[in-house]
Amino acid sequence: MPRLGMAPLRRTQLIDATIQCIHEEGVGRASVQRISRRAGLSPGIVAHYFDDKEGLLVATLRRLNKRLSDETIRRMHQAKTPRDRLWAIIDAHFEPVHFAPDTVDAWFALWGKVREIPELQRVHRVYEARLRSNLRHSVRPLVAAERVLPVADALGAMIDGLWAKAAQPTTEIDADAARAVFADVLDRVLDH
Amino acid sequence: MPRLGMAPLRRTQLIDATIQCIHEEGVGRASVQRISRRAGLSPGIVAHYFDDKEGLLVATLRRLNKRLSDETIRRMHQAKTPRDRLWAIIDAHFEPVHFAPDTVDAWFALWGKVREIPELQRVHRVYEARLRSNLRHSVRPLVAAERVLPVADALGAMIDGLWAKAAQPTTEIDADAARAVFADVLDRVLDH
Amino acid sequence: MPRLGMAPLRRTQLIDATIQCIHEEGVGRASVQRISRRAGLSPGIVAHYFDDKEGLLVATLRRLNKRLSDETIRRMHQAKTPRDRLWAIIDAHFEPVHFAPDTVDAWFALWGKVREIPELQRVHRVYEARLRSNLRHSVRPLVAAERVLPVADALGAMIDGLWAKAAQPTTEIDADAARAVFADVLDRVLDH
Amino acid sequence: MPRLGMAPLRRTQLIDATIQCIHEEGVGRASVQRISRRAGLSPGIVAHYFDDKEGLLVATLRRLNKRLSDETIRRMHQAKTPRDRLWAIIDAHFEPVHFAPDTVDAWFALWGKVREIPELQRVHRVYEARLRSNLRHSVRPLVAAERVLPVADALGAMIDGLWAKAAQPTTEIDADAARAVFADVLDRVLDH
DNA sequence: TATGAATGAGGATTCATTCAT
DNA sequence: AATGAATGAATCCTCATTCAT
Repeated sequence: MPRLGMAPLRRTQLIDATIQCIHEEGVGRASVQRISRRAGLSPGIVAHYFDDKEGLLVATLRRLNKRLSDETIRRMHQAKTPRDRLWAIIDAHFEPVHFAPDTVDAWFALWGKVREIPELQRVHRVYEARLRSNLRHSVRPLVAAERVLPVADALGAMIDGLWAKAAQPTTEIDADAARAVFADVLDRVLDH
Repeated sequence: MPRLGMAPLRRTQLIDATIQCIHEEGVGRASVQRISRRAGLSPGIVAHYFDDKEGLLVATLRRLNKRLSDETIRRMHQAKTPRDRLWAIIDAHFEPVHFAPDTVDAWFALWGKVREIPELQRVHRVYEARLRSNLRHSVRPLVAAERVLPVADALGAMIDGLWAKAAQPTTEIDADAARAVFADVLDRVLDH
Repeated sequence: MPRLGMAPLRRTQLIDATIQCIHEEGVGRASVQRISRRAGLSPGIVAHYFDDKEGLLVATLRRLNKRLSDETIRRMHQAKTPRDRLWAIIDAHFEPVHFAPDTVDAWFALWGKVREIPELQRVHRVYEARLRSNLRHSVRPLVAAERVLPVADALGAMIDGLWAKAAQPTTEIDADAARAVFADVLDRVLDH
Repeated sequence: MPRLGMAPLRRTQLIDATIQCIHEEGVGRASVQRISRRAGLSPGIVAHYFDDKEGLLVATLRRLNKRLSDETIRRMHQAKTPRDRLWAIIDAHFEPVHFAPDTVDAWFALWGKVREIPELQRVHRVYEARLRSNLRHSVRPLVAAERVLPVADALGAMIDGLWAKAAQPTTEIDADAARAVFADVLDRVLDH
C-alpha cells in the first residue's frame, strides 16, 4: 500500500482527525489511538509523520492558525478603506468556515494546552502577535494616536472572548450574533 | 491525626492545592496524587471529600466563581449610579486578588474541561448566566433598548477575552492594562 | 451512645449486614465500608469486634453453618426412624429459612473464598465433616455396609449441587423443586 | 518482539495464566498484573486482546466450558446405547484432564463471580442449559416420562456438587471416587 | 463503646511510544 | 510507507486498616 508522495495527504488526514476527535470527544479523550483510528490509519503513523503526539498537536494548531491567517490576508487584500480592513479581520474570524464548531473547539482546546507544551505556546504567540499587529495597523488611521493600543486590544479581546464563548457546548453565539455585536460597537469606538 | 470538624479546612486545602497545581504544572499534570501531595494530604482523601477527581474540579470551579460573584455583589451594593454598577462588575473581574495568575489559570483550564465534564458545564453556565444578567441590568439604563443586548455581549466578550489572554503564560496583560481598555472604550459604547 | 452489653447485638448486626451486602452487591463489592454503612455503624467498628475483615467473614460463615447445624440437630431429634433422620438432614438444608436467597448466596460466596482465607477453610471443613458424618450415620441402617460411603457422598453432592445452583442469579430451583428431586431419587438409592 | 498473527497464541497464554493464577493464589489475588506477569507479558496486553479484565475472565470461562463441551460431544458420539450416552456425559466431567485441580478451581472461582459480571452469567447459563439438555435427552429413554426431569436434575446436581467439592483445597475427592459414586447410584435411579 | 478522618498500598485501565515486520 | 503488537509508566479509584477523639 505504501506509495510515494503520501506525506501531505497523511498529514492532512491526521490533522483533520485530530480536530474532529477533539470536537466530538474532548481533548482529554483525543488519544493517539483514537485519532489514528478515526483517520483510518495505525497509531504508529503519528510517530512517522509528527515524531510524537505533541508534534501532531502543534501541527494542528499551526494549520488552524494558517487557515485563519490566509483568510485574513485574502480579505485584507480586497479591502479598500481602513474601515474595510478592520472589518476584513473581524469577518475572517467569524466567517462560517473558520467559526465552525469543530474548528473553534479544537482551537480553544489547544489554546488550553499552551501552558503544557512549549512549542504550542510558540505557535500561539505567533498567532496572537499577528492578530494584534493587524488590528493595530488597521486601527491606527481611524483613531487618535494614544487610543490605538486600547482600541486594538479591546477588539482583540472581543474576538477572543466571542471565540471562547462559541467553544462552549451550550453556546448561543453564532457567526451572525458575533458580527452584530461588532456592528453595534465598532463605529462608536472609532473616532469620526 | 484525625480530628473532628476538619471537613471545611480539608476542602479548602484541596481546592487551593488544585488551583496551585494547575497554575504551576498545567491541568494535564494536575493529578490527584500531585494535588493531594501539595496539600500535605494523601491521595485517598480526595475520594473522602469530593467522591472523585471530577468532584474536586467542580468544587474548585464553584469556589472560583463564588469568589468572583461575592466580589461583584459587594461592589455592586456600594455603587450609586448605573455607571458605577457597570464599573463594579468590571472592577470585580480585574481586582488583583481575582485576577491573580493562579486564579485566572485555573479558571481558564477548567473552562477548557467543560466539554468533558458535564457537571463542570453546569457550573460554568451558572457563572455565564449571572455575568450576562448583571451586565444587561447594568447596561439597560445607559443605552437605548435595542442596544442592551449587543452592548452587554460586547462587554462580556471583552471580560472573557481579557481573562483568556491573561491566562497565557507569556501575557503582558495585567489588571491595570485591562481596566485601561475599558476606560477608553466604555463611555463611547454607552449612549450619553 | 456506647452502652454495656452491646457486643452480641453489634456482632449480629454486622453479620446480617454482611449477608445482605453479599447478596445484593456481590462479594467483590462487600467492602467494610459498605457493610458497616448498611449496619448503620461506622467502618472502625469491624476492627473492634472482629479484628479485621477476615474475622467478620469467618464469623459470618460460622453463623451460617451454625444455623444450619442447629436446624439439622433439631429435626434429627424429632425423627423416629432412620429414614426420617435422613429426611431431617435434607429438609434442614431446604427449609425456606435456610434456603433463602441471601443465605445461599452468602454461603456460596464465602465458600469461594475458602482458598484465600485459611480460617474460612477450617470453618468450612467443620461443616463439611459434620454433614458427611450425619449422612453416613443416617444412611448406615438403610443400605448394605459397602454402599454407605457412595450413597452418603451421592446425597451430599446432591445437596451441595442444588445449593450451588440455587446461588445462581437466574436459577429456577426453589426449595420444593429441590425436595422433589430427593423424593424421586432417595428410595431407589436406598436398599429395601 | 511484535510479530504478526500472535493473537491466538497470546490469548491462550493469557487464559492459561489466568487459570494457573486462580488455582495457585485464589481469584482475589488474580490481578491483571499477576496474570500477565505469569504469562510473561505486560499488563497492557490484556486490554489489547480482551478489552479489560472482565473480558479475560469471560474468555477463560468460555474456554473451560468449550473444553468440557468438546469432550462431552466426542464421547457421546462414540456411545452406542442410551446408558452409554449418560456415562459419556459423566465421564467427560470426571476425565482427569478436565477434572484437574487447576481447571476445577478456576471453574468454581469464576462460577462464584457470575453474580458480579453479567457476561459471565450469560456464559455460565449456556453451559448449564447444555448440560441439562444433554442429561434430559440421555435420561429420557431410560426412565418413565414423569421421572425425566427429577432424575436429570439429580444427576446434574451430583456433577456440580462433586465438582464444587473437588474445588476445595483439602478435598479427598478425585476422579475415581466421583465415578464410583455414580457407579453405585446410577442403575438404581434408572428404571429397568 | 463507637466514630469517622486519614492513610497508603494495590487494583484496573489508559496511553504515548517503540519496533519488527 | 505503514502496520499493529507490545510495553510499562501513569492515572484514578477502592479499600482495609489505623487512630485520635
